[in-house]
Amino acid sequence: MSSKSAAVTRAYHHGDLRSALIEEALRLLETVQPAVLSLREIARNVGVSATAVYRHFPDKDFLLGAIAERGFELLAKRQRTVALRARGQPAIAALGRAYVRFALENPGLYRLMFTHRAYAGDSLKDGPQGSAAWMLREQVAVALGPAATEHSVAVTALRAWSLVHGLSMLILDRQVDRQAGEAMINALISVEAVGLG
Amino acid sequence: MSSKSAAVTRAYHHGDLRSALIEEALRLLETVQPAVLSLREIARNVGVSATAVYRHFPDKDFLLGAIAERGFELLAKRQRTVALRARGQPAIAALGRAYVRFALENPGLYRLMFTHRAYAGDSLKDGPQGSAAWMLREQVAVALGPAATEHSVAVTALRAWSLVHGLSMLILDRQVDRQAGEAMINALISVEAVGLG
DNA sequence: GCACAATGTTAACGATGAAAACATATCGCA
DNA sequence: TGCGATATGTTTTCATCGTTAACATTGTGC
Repeated sequence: MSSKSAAVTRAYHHGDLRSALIEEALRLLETVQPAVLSLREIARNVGVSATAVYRHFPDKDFLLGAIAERGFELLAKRQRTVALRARGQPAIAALGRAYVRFALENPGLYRLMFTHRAYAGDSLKDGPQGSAAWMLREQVAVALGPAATEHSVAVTALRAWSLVHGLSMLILDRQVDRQAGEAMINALISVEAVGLG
Repeated sequence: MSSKSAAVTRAYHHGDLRSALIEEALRLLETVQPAVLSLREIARNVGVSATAVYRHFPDKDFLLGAIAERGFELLAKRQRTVALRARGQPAIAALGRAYVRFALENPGLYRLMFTHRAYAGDSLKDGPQGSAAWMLREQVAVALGPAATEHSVAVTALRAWSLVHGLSMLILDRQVDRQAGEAMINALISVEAVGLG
């Protein structure tokens, strides 16, 4: 019918199936663990045949990779709003709290993010500007001051990330009681513990 | 044939299928991730029909749970030999190094252990005597001395566990370069960082 | 206006976890 | 010693899954 030229990436039949699949997967991950996330169900819910997925992703792993990437974008967005309100030491604590909160609020997605990394490389070193890892490293550098060596920045950033990632995973995996874990987060990421004492 | 009374848990047809399944699964996990560990393949390798598994486990999840339990036993055994050679502060550092080493040497098993916990409860609080979590807590208590509050012991133990678990997972998930991560472990779990400064 | 590339569909395959019905080996007990 | 109950294992079957192949349709560019 009428010639809708529409957006740049205006797709043919569906509109934008690729994005729709990712969005539906995110929705499913709110109530379901990645282990039982099925390609067929995602397609079904979007109203498309299962094999249509293969026009946009080589296989299921690539779809999961794209979902993970979207997850890291959402996390980075959250962290960005936090980092805008503080710098250095206080920012690191705030980032840590927000990080754990994100993980606990998005259990399925968070787990998927780390089992299906999109791109290769050491996130703390090669993470693109604006990523969560990049922001953490930046705030650590600020907190340690200009005299800090690159190595000490790397160590401190990795320590902070390990701390919050480990705590998040232990809670999600129910090795640690959720309430107890959440109650201790401030003490866990204390200034001295992260290495800024 | 001859009446072998044999061991206490002498099984009927196979000998001890339950253990055999778990052992074979551990073997498979040396080369394969839990996500693609199939009940049928385990049974096949043991030389038994797939449905025989259901005489020993209600479903696949219970089999995986038993494997995870075995993993925690192996980890505890390793930690025990470490804890025998030191006490308090030095023991904690040694336990941390051994912990990460175990995770990196048994990637499939380690991941499985945390996605298929066998029993419920907070490991640091309710972990049975002799478990890895229990030993960590004990050494933290020694290091902090008799004046330490229960809360400070809990916080310090959780911090230490989060640190090594987070580091292990980040390396296994290739968010952090393995060599870089391993090189920093001593600095990561420094006395001050764990909260013993 | 038409060839062609992009996008989607239906049908089929092999593998998986699980249930049901059936077979047999071992043990407890008379 | 013999026998019935029970524990253990097998075969068959089913729905679901990821994936491939062959075919259909839609929109784009010359």
